[in-house]
Amino acid sequence: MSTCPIIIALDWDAFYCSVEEHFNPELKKIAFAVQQKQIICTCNYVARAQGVKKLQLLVDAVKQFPDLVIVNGEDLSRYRDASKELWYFVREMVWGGKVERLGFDELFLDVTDMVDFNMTLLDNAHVAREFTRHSPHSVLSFFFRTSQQDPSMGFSCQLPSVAGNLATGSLPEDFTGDNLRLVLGSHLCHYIRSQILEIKGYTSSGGVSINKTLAKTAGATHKPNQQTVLFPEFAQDFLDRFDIGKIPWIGHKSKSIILDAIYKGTDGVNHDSDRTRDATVFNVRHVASKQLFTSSLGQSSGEKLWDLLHGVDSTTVQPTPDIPTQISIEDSFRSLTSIIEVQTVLRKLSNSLLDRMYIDLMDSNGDWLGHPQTARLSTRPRSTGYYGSRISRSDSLPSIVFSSSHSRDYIVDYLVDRCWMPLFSKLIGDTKTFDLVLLNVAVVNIDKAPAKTSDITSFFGKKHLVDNHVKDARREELVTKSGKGVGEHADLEPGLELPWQEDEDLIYEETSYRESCVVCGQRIMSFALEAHMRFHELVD
DNA sequence: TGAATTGTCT
DNA sequence: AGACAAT
Repeated sequence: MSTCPIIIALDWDAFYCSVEEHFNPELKKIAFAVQQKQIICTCNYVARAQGVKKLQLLVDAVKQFPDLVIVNGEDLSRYRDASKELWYFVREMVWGGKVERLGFDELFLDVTDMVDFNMTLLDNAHVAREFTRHSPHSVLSFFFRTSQQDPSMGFSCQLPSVAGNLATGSLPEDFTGDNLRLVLGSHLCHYIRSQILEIKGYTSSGGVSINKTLAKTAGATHKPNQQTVLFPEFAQDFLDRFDIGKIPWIGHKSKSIILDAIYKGTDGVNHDSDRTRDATVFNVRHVASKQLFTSSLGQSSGEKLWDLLHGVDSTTVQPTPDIPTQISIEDSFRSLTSIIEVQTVLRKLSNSLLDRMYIDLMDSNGDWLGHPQTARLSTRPRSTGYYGSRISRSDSLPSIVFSSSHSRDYIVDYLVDRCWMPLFSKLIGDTKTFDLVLLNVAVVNIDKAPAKTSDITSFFGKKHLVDNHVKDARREELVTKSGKGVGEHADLEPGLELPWQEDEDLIYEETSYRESCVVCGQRIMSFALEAHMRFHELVD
């Protein structure tokens, strides 16, 4: 009996545009594009039908398409919220919550358990082995169960018919074993996509196969609002037609290294022009070797990419955790040369970063779900190095960001002066002269806060830590006054609550910093109110 | 070309 | 820790 995974890859169609259409349905009928700085990063399918391309310069696009409507998409919060909402929705449908998010618009679902549970139902009906292409009339109406507990939950489908498109257009000879499991997977994929459309109003494209790469590659072949199944026996044929750069995880860098390794002679000189380099998977597989891959890309990457070209991908679906592993905010500009400008930008970025931390790392009670340990500052110098090159420096994150007893402005000033600016000095070095096009601030190494418990015994068990907590908070202020460097303070103990504290300041804050939510009446820390209201908008 | 996140490699 | 590569 086979145990290979059944993987579904989902991809929201023209995601940023779909979100914009969700909030402004008028847009559905017209050609429009989403702008970020001087480019349009994506456009809806109406616009694509007219020839508008993704990642076009804005000026070029409006010159060529004067009627194209432009929507600004530099604020990602609505896209982030929608992405999260769709992810949560899908996760509810997948047993074990085995859903991995890739960027804002892609999901990988491991539906192996769901498929195999339904396979046992099929076996019990003594029909599984009856399905062959040569007995097309033995069609079975099957109820696919989507819940182990409730037998009435699920959907009907016809077996062994396949839902959606066939990669390569090929239908297997027999529908037993893994092929039948994929057929079930195709119906599940169709069901999930229809639920997303019905309940959430978003169209998606899906791919179904036996690993993440094959599922994703298959799903990319029929868009929008379609799905594609790839049976393993056709995987190599399917992949062979692609340019290697179209295979997921092979970007332009890896592609260039591979082609260089193939087409450069022993003298190290490239004898072929770019145009004559055959970059199809088929050609590369036959001209190169695993040896050539590992020697040019390194042992690990070489092996991995070589396997990919042969449809082999053993990476598993890693369920995306509820709290992010990092939060970063950035802004870009033509040129940034003075310290005062840098400080202004950093103040703005710090405010946005704190907003994000309250939204993503705090629950509706104002309790922290996770504690970042590290602050990282990144920049991109202008016209030095190659495109996209960034440099960064990091240091421990001042725990004052978790404090509810300081004003927002105080925390921001503290961050800029004692965290970002020292890191900035570290970044630019001794030269003291700089010209930047980008600043990025991030909090990383986010530790999950221990689950909150009302158990009184845990209070006594942790009281000694609480004392340190308070001491550290005081030391924080001393450090501020004495002008000692950052990184010397001890971090706060994560996740500890102080509802019992007798400290007068803290009692004062407890009562003065909470406001009643107009929706649910809960007492919310004032600075968490914004996040709390977003929560209501999302859930209600 | 954009804003942001994640993972790998050294 | 930081650069680099991927989406």
